[in-house]
Amino acid sequence: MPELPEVENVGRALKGNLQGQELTGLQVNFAGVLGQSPRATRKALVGKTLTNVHRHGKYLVLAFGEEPDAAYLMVHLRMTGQFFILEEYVPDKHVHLVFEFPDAPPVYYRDVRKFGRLELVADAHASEELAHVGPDMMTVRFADWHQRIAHRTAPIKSLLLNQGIAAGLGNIYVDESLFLAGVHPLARPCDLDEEVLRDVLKRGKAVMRLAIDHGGTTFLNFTNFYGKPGNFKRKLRVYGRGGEPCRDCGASLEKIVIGGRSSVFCGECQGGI
DNA sequence: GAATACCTGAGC
DNA sequence: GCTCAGGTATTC
Repeated sequence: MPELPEVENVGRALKGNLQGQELTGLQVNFAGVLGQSPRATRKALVGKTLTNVHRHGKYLVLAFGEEPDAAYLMVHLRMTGQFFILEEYVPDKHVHLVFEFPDAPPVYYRDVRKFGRLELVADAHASEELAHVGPDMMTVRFADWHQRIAHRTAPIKSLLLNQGIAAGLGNIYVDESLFLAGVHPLARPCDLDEEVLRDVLKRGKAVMRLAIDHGGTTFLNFTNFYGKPGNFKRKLRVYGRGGEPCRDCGASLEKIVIGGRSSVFCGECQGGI
C-alpha cells in the first residue's frame, strides 16, 4: 500500500524516466480511474511535455507543458495503484491506462481495486483536494504540527492518519512510528508532553526517510515494488506482526482496532495510555 | 468521530 | 463462501 515513501519513489521514477518527454498518446482501458472523460484528459495532456513531478503527502502532481498552456494531472494511488515503465512489461486486465512516449517505453497504470484517481487540476498546488490536506509530513516543522495536534483528544493513531493535520502517513508507518517513539496508539495528544510529541514526529520522519532510501534501491526499473516483499518489509517492527514477539522485549504484540484500522503495538514498550 | 461505500484478491 | 485489507469521501 503506497504511503508517502512509496509515492515519493514513484514520483522520482516518473520524473527520472520521463521528464522532458512528450506525451504522444493515452490509451484508456477503464475510464473510471480518470477524474474527467478520456477525451478531455487526452485533449489536455497529449502533445505536451512532462515538465515536472511534485509530491504532497500521498498525492503526485504531474505537470505537462509550460504556462500559460500547462496542464496538471493529480494522481492518488490509494490502495493498489501502480505504475510500470518496463520495456518487457506485459499488461494484464488491471492495467487501465497506457501513457505513450516516443523515446521511452510506455507507462502503464495498473490498479487492481480501482480506488486510485488521476484527475486534471487547475494548477500544481491549489486544487480543491489539496486545499484540505495538511502540510507534508516530511517537511512540516514541529511547531506547526504541534499546534495542530497538541490539543486534540482523539487517539493519536487516528490523528496521525488524518491527512488534514499532516499528510503522508498511512497505517503501516503510523504503527511503526508509535512503536519507535514508545507511545501507545490510544494515547491522546492532549495528555502527552511536548517532548513526547516531538519524538513521535521525529520517528515518523525517520522511518519514512529510511523507507524512501530502501525503495530507491528496489525501484529503479519500477518492477516488483508493491506486492513483493520489498527490502523495507524486513525492517518492520510491529505492522502485520500481531501475536508475534516484540523484537525489543519479547512480549506478544497486541492487535486492536482503532478508528476501523487494525493496529499492532507492544503493550510493554508502548506503556500506559 | 464512527460507520459505510468504493473494489478485488488473498487466505481461510 | 466468508472475512479481511486499506485511503479517502461521504453520511450519519
